[in-house]
Amino acid sequence: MSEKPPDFTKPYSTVDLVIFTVRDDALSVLLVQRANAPDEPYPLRWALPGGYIDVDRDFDLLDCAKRKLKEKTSLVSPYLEQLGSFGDRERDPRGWSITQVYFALVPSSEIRLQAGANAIDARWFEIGSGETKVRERLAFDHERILTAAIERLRSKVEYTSLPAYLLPEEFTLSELQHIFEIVLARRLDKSGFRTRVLDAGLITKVPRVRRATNRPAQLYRLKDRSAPLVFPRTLGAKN
Amino acid sequence: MSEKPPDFTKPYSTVDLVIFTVRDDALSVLLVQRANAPDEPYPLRWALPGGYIDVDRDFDLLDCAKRKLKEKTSLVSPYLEQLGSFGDRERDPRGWSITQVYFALVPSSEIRLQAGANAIDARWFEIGSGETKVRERLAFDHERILTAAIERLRSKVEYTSLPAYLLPEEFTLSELQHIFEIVLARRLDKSGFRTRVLDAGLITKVPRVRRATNRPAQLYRLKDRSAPLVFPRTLGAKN
DNA sequence: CTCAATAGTTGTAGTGTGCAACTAAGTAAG
DNA sequence: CTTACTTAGTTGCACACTACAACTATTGAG
Repeated sequence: MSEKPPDFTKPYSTVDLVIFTVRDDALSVLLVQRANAPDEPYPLRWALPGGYIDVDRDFDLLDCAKRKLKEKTSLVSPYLEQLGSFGDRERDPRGWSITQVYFALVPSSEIRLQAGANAIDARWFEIGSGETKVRERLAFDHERILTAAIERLRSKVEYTSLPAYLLPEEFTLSELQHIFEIVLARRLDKSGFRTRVLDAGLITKVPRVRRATNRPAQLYRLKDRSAPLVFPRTLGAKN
Repeated sequence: MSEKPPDFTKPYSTVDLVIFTVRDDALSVLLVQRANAPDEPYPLRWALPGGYIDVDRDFDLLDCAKRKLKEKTSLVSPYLEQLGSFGDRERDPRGWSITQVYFALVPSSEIRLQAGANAIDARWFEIGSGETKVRERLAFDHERILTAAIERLRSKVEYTSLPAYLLPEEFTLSELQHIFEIVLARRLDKSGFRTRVLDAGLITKVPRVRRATNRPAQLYRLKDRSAPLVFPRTLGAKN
């Protein structure tokens, strides 16, 4: 590991979050507006929520990410996974810095936004169905990070049941399929979707139905809300 | 991003490498033995090669990883991808530290090992076909990191042509299949493997054959030695 | 009672895979 | 020169899975 003494110049380390949800049938990401302080870089620009690691409070990186997620959304245990780290000399004008990026999936129904310490506002931004396309110019290298996160989300959705975390705990198969279609930005075949999802054994029936002005729909929930949720093969094509 | 001033206590940041190769039909990983210095943690223990980020020399994380790879193996451009970061309060006795881990695939034929600054020896260790099973107790949390790297490698091999990077630039389909079988620790079907690999269009013929004491074999090479190399679906089962 | 709407199932053609046998092309030995 | 051996590469078939489309089921509204 070491080849220089530990008192060698250290880069700054932050943890940032890409928090996804689906609102009004659109995949959206949470951004915060940076403060207008004189010594803060990128004042008033929109950025991914995040901040410095608190070596006293945070035991590890995931801890730190959880803390920041809770600060922003008051949510405790949705899906949270490491996306990767981005570090170079220029991304922060204050010097060599590294950000550890985590990405989270939250159900839109259960969140109340809170702006953080250095942020003056927090808002959901829709992601253009085709590409990245948050219309704002983001602070730091967050544009690039967001693009990577979207790419990762889309590719994982092909072979996992991740989008279930974007729904409340109980959901119908139609709702699940709808969320998949939103994230993937393409239609899926109904019968294929159902057999695939059910055969994978990731969800189970709950003894309840969702009633509307038509045939009631069976409700399901994730079997294990903390498992990786991989199913074999990929998803099918358009309907 | 920020919520504490930039002069807030920073964690140590290092970059470590998991360098894989295949030697004598066994997947192997490069480890270095730590120096026996009084102020160095884990003296004489085996560890993943790596070290501190040099904020003056390294422009970004990948740069830093490339530099360290070159120092250890004198190789310049094989496969190098980010595995993830591991950071907590206890992994290094000197304090809160984060390591950015990259993993590399190199052809065993083209390497000459070099021990680094803080290492007194560098050696290849075979990975037990089933599990992790490098018999040594590794320094820091490197055991855990290595396990994660092996898992990532195996899972990516199911749907990418990554193992091609473990071979020299030109190879036969039989050699490629053999390398796949070593990494996956299971047999593959010949005809299925061939159609899959060729249909994916990731490799092209070179107008040469490999001659031995039997039927000569067509040589191939990767079409784009820097591309991600994903092919659809997963690999088949045993032969 | 009928209609509209969504839930959920069934049927079929085509494609991909697993498995195994087969052919091809060279070397080496007698 | 011929035969045997070895590895390269192909072919064929049964089976499973998928895409696509049509069908049935169950409710509320009017």
